[in-house]
Amino acid sequence: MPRLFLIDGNSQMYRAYHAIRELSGPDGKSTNAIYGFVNMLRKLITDHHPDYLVASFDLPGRTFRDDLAADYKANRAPMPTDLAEQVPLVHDACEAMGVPYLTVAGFEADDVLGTLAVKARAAGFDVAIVTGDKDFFQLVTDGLAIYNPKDDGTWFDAEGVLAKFGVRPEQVVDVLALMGDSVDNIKGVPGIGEKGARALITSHGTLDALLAAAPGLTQKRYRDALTQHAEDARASRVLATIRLDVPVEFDADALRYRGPDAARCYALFSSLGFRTLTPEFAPTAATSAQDYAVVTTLEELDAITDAARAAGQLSVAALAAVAAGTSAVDATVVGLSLATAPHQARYVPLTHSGLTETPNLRTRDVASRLAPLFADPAVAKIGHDLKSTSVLCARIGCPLSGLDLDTMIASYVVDATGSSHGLRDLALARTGYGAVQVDEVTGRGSKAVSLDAVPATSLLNFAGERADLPLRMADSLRADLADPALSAVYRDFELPLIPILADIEREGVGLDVEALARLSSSMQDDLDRLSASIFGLAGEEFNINSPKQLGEILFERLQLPSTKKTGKTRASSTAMAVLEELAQTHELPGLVLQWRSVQKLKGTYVDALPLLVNPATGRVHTTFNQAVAATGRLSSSDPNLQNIPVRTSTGRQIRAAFIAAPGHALISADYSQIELRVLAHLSGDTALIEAFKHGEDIHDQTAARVFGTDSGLDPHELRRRAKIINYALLYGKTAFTLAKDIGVPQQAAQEFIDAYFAGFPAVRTFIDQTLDAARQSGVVRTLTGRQRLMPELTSRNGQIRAAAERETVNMPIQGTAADILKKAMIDVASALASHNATAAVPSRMILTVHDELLFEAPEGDVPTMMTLVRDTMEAAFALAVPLTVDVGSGPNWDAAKP
DNA sequence: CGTCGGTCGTAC
DNA sequence: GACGTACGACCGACGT
Repeated sequence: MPRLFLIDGNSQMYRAYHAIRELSGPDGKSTNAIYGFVNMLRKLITDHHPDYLVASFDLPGRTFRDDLAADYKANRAPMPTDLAEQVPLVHDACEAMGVPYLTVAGFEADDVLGTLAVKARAAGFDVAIVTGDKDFFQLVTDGLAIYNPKDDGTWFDAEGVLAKFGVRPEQVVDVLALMGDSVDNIKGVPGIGEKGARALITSHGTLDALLAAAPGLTQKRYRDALTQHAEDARASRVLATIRLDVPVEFDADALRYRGPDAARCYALFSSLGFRTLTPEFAPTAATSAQDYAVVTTLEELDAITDAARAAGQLSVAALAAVAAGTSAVDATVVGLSLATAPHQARYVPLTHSGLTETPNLRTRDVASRLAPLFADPAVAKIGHDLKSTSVLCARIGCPLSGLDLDTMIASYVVDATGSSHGLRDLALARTGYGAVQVDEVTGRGSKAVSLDAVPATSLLNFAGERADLPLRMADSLRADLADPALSAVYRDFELPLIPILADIEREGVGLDVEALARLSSSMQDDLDRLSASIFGLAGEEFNINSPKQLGEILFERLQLPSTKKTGKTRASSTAMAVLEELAQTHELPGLVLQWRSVQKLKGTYVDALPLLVNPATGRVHTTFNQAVAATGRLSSSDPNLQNIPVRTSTGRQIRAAFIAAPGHALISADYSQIELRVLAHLSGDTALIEAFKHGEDIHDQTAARVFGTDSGLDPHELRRRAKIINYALLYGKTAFTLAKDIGVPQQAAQEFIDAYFAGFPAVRTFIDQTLDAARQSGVVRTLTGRQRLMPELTSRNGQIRAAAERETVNMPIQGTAADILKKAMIDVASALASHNATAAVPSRMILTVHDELLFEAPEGDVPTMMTLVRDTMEAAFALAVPLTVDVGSGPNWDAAKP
């Protein structure tokens, strides 16, 4: 039997509106009801594959019920404005999704659906009414069920109605007539609520029978109410009864579900900013015309070279793959994708495995044909993530020069906080094209294969897009980069940094694997000893690494006091601060802290780092991400070399495992207090500037201004506190957390903060002006003009707004420091190139850690290099205060720390 | 068995 | 509720 789904549009729209948090589209208008409604439709369609489908909505204005009762729905609050605005778009979404909708003047959606339900049943349809409204229970009968899509969906047949509502479907209106509905202002009978109504109808069968029996009822309360309000009950029943005679045609063919109108869905959802829904309906390789082909002869490469020279541009993407049984560190180049104009691309297969209809070209032959083109700075190189392309191209002996447009980096400069700078997301946002995802080519999860196992023809669309899409997006991104400040950030900082970072990644850093192995085994001994003691004290073995299990031991078995709950799950926190507190009263928490610390360092660094040593080079090659941090900082991963421990002695042993090559030394150069110097410059605070100009200790200066010069306290303790206060300011720390950190009452912490601002008044002004300007413009900038969008400064949620304010104050400071370091890297790289031109053995930059650069130099060149690095870094940027660089050298990273 | 949110802890 | 920017290990709930 064909099944018809009748959707109660109004109840579902209201439900979506209330169930989905505040959402807004690009124009700032609310979209939550539309989003929730569309998702309901999609789920309904995927879960139940309806043959026929229609939605009905109420129309504004009077209905027959208003004529029956003057005060019908008088208590109902008017539809919220931001929901009312969404109604026409919900209708649009229905049509776009292929769901017809109906409205009939003078009737509510309930009546339209009731009438259609009856007609459809008569025509031999199985009918489901999609609603969360109990009033519809009255319609349930054989072949007509209610479906509530909430959660995983619930079906109600006659039995379900009885179970849920307590009476049979045909008794539902009678119950409603007695109990009334305060929202719709249906009176019902005073004194009879849901329970009473259900009991009375159950015992008397129908409302008419009940009213007839009313004078003889034993309970005075019900007898009086029913005899006095019989007419109200009958009138309420009419109001509660869903009409089945609405003048509406049942045209089955018009209601047949034919699937969504992809183009219309795409247009609508992208205009509403539905980022997860848009891709499903975007045009793809399958639906749009493009000229992609696999290159099968070397001669075809020459044609591409000619086209690139003629066009003055070449978009390049290198596909990398991890062959089976090897690790990520020795990925190979599977093929190259090349494009010289939008909508066309050529794919050069290099190392596909197995037999395919398109044979590989020899990497060496391809490299020698392409190398002059790749190296030619006159041919503008375009691509998405040109750093990884550069690394891979260099690996096959075909280095890239003339980098021009990196769409990933351009997108980051335009909006660093943008959700994703991945090629697929960016192409979708910029061109509306839905690119192939890598797992559509390789498969997902455990069944995934390496790219080299996929025949070239099967990944042609994927590969072609990697080179084609950057060209298709070029105009749009260049237009956004036309802003002079942004174009300067892109041109003067980010673009020149790409080859420098590529070189650092390729160079890698030496690791003393044997030293780490020894360290690992001694740490394992420590862990064994600690866990034995912990289990002894606990009286049982458990997983110390599990906050849940540890919580049970601490707070249930040992009955220690739980002082703090975790954010989301409201579990008892076992965080470091809590355990430190508990360590005062019990031995176990302190041992857990030691265990955690050893376990952390061992698991994250000592055991993990050796696995990332590249067998081909014997060194670790991190990946720098140039398009992640909202402030303009770089980040590092696989491994993250920017959070190698430094504080503890074990931490320093780990650092000592980063070693110089034979005959070389490491040189570490770090900016002294760069963020505080940036703050001094940005705020123009005279006291801060003078202190830095005279080379005074900034924390001592702060201590003098905050605590006075005659507090009588230990100067070391004062300096420690002042240092915390200085950094607290950069992060927008509150008195609450400052008090915890320096171990004073909150009141005292607040006084320190006040004293700080009294001592450095321009800092207060700087913070206020930064916030004001950002609230005005929605954007906060670093000294170089790098920007971060700050839409949440106007959030109605106080917590979100406060967080945005802290981010706003921090961004220019952290971001300017990041800009300075980037500039320093560019300047040092160029000084290094000159130095290396006359050096027998080159020196290299091998790492960057926010305020530090690490170099590897031949031992004989160390003094020269130290001077070169310090001078270049100190001169990289002119602020109102001097930039000071501390330089040290040694056989390993720990020893090189100044 | 894989994914993902939550929690914790390292760096600057 | 309470400190900005990252990455990643581990657990455990949840879905396939």
